[in-house]
Amino acid sequence: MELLKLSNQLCFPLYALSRKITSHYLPILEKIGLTYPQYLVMMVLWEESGLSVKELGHRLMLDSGTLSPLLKKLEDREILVRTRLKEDERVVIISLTGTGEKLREKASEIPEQIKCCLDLSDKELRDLRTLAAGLLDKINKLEAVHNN
Amino acid sequence: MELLKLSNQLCFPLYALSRKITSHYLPILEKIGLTYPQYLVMMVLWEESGLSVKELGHRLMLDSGTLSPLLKKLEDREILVRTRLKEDERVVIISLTGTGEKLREKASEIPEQIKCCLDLSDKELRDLRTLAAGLLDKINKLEAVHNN
DNA sequence: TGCAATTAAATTGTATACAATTTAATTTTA
DNA sequence: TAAAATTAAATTGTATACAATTTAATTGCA
Repeated sequence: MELLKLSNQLCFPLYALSRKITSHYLPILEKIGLTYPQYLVMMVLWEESGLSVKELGHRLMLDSGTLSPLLKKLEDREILVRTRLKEDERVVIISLTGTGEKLREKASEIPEQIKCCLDLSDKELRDLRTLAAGLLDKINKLEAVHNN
Repeated sequence: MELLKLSNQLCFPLYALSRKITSHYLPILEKIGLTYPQYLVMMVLWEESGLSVKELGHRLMLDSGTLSPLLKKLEDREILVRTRLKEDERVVIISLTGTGEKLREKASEIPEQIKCCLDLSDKELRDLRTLAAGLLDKINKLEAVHNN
C-alpha cells in the first residue's frame, strides 16, 4: 500500500469529515447566534455552569489561548459572566446568565435538525461516535501516561 | 437520551479526535518544516503535480481562501511554483519544484511514525478510516445532489 | 459583436487553534 | 519565612478555515 497517498490516511477523512459536519451546523447555529466552538462551550455549561476555565478546557480539550477570547465574546453578549474565585484569585469561574440559560431552549432542536440534514442512519451515527469516542479516550489515556 | 449532552454528540468526538491526531503530526512534521494542512497539500501534489488550485481545493475540500495564502508560503520557500495557464489565464497551476519532490523522501517515514506514536491497532485505524471515508463520501454525494 | 453572466483566484474580515510567553497568585521548600 | 517553583488565565504571534467580496478572464447569448 502506498502509505503517502491521501486516500490511505486516517487523518484526512477524519479532518475533512469533522469540518464537513461542522459546516452543517453553521446555518442552524447562526439562528441562535453561536459559532460551533461557542456551541460546544455552551453545551458543557448547560450541563454544569460555574466551571473554571481550566475545567472547561479539560472537557473540550481546548487551552486558554482558544477559550479566553471566545469566552470574552460570550461575556460581551451577556451570555455568561466571569468571576475570579475568592479562595484562589488565579481561577476564573464561568457562569451562565439568565440569557445563557434561556439559549438552551432555543438550542434544544439542534441535535434533531443536524441528524436530519446529515441524513445518516442511527447506526452510522452511533458506530462512528463509539469508535471516535473510543479512540479519543485511548489517546487521552496514552497522553496521561506519557505525562507522568 | 439527553440530546444536548456533549458525550452524546457525534460532532464533538470527531472534532476533538481530529485535532488530537493532528497534534501528533506536529513534532514529526516540524522536522521537514511543514504544517499539517501544508502536508496534506504536499501529499496530493506528490501523487500528481500540476493541478489547478480549484482541483487541489476539490481534493482537499478547501477553498481558495484557505489555499491561496498557504500556497504562497510554499512558493516563497521554493517548494512549488504557481503558473497561470496559457489557455485560460484565470487558472493557476501548482507544480512541485525539485525541492518539493525531494521533500517526499523525507516524508516517507511519516505514516509509520504516526501509526506507531498513536499506538492504535491496524484494525482500529482501518475501521475508523473506512467509516469516516464512507460518511464523508455520503455527505459529499448528498451535497452534490443538493447543488443540482 | 458586445455586454451580461459565469468562473477561478485572490483578498478581506472574523473566528478559531495552539505554541510560547507573560502576568499574577499560590505553593513549595531551602 | 522569603525566594523559587508552580499554576491559572490572558496575551502574543502564526497559521488555518471559511463566508463574502473583489478582480480579472472567459463564455454565453441576445
